Amino acid sequence: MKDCSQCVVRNSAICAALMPDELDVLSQLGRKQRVGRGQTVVWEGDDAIIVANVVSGILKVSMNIHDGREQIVGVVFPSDFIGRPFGQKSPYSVTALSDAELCIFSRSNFDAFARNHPELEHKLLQRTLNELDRAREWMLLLGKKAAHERVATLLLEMSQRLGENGCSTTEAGLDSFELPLDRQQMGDLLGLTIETVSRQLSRLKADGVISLPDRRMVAINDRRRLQDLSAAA
Amino acid sequence: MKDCSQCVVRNSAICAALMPDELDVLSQLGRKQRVGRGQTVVWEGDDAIIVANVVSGILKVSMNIHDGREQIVGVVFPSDFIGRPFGQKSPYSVTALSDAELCIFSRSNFDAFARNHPELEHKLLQRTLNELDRAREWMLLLGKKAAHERVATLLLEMSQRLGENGCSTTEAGLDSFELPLDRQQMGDLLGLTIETVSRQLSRLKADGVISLPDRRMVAINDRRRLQDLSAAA
DNA sequence: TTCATTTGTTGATCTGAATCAAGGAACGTC
DNA sequence: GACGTTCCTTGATTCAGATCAACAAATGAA
Repeated sequence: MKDCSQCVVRNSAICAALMPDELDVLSQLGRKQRVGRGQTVVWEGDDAIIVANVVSGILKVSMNIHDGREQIVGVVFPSDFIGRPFGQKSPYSVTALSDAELCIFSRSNFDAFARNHPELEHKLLQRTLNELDRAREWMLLLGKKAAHERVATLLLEMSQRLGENGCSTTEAGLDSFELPLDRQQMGDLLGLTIETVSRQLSRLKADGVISLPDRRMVAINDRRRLQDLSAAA
Repeated sequence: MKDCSQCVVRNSAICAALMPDELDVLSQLGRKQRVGRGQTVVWEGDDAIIVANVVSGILKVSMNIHDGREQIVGVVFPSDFIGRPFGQKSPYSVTALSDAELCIFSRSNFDAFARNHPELEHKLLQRTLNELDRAREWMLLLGKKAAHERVATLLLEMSQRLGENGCSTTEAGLDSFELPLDRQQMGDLLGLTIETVSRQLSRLKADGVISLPDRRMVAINDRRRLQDLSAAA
């Protein structure tokens, strides 16, 4: 891999912790890879062979029960880190929700490099702490929120996270965006069925809180109302 | 605080990363504190003022919705770390489930010390990654498992974690132990009501899978069956 | 364009867990 | 040891969301 200095996530991924010369060393260990929508890059239960930075695209982190039930336990955006460093097995799968570009490292190489670069580990720690906060917030949703609250929360979360890297954005998030998930995936993330997700979206639309220009697009018409409905903590 | 070398969690808490002289420095920053059952040491939404190692006792990490709904998002055992380092606000509360002993630091002191001790940060990173794995496993439970599967999973998890530090233990976990949670707390952890938890426990007892000598004690009679019922990943 | 396939919506029915209700067992206090 | 309180269990009923079913709309291939 050459020329990380041109990388679009150079300053937002954990690489931001590194000086140019250190970055050169790391870049020798990694390679850019394109993955197509639907492609799985990490399998649950497999040896944790690789880790990666997301350069572009959106991916899901998911866990399965043997009988086919699936729970999405994380959604990963550009500049986020994926994989399970410092662990033998990956407890989850990672699958592309859109075409994506990754900056991939072998886990053993990355682990060794990270252990020698405390600033990098510090960035990784901060990222992991944030991810843990988000996971716990989602546990509250899955354990205690009603269907309409879950859907409202998801829309706000997507609005916010999709807006984070974007250029011209309000503090709160995008008012119009394309969902990176289909209805089934929304259900798998929210602990609901596809039908329930669809009904709740229809209801929000009927109430004028949102518009649904097409299958994937969402426009938030009344953010305040959506926030009330989300039963935020 | 004096003499960490005698501390019962010296070798299992993150302190294990430190050399004796470094530990002396850290110990100057901290203090031992006893907290009684039911006492809250960190409040959701408050400034994240303190962090701590758990020396003894068991605590819950919880999040609330304004209307009173509560979700327990973590259970913390001796040698575990509590608090939100490198963050302004604590997104959750921490409350003692039993009388407990903590080794408390001001967050700012701890943050500064940690940033200068990469080995300590590395331990903290590993711990946080493990906690994230556990949180995601629980998301699978909350999003997809039926009531009887949730209760079975909880019993196995408690059996295992209570056995971890204990002296003479089988690989799998303790076959008999005292629950650190009452029925309400089990419900708040499992995303179920107190009545449903009680019914599922009664059913497991009636089926001979477990025994319930008293309110808090559990004996696992048929671990294999309990594992099947837990719908493990 | 047409046709087949996938994806999403809506309605009817069912069901697992919540809620409502009552009573029983353990616990702490005096 | 009696008393009030808290915690737990069990039963009856309700309800939110799952499941079953049909169809509509978008997508894509020939």
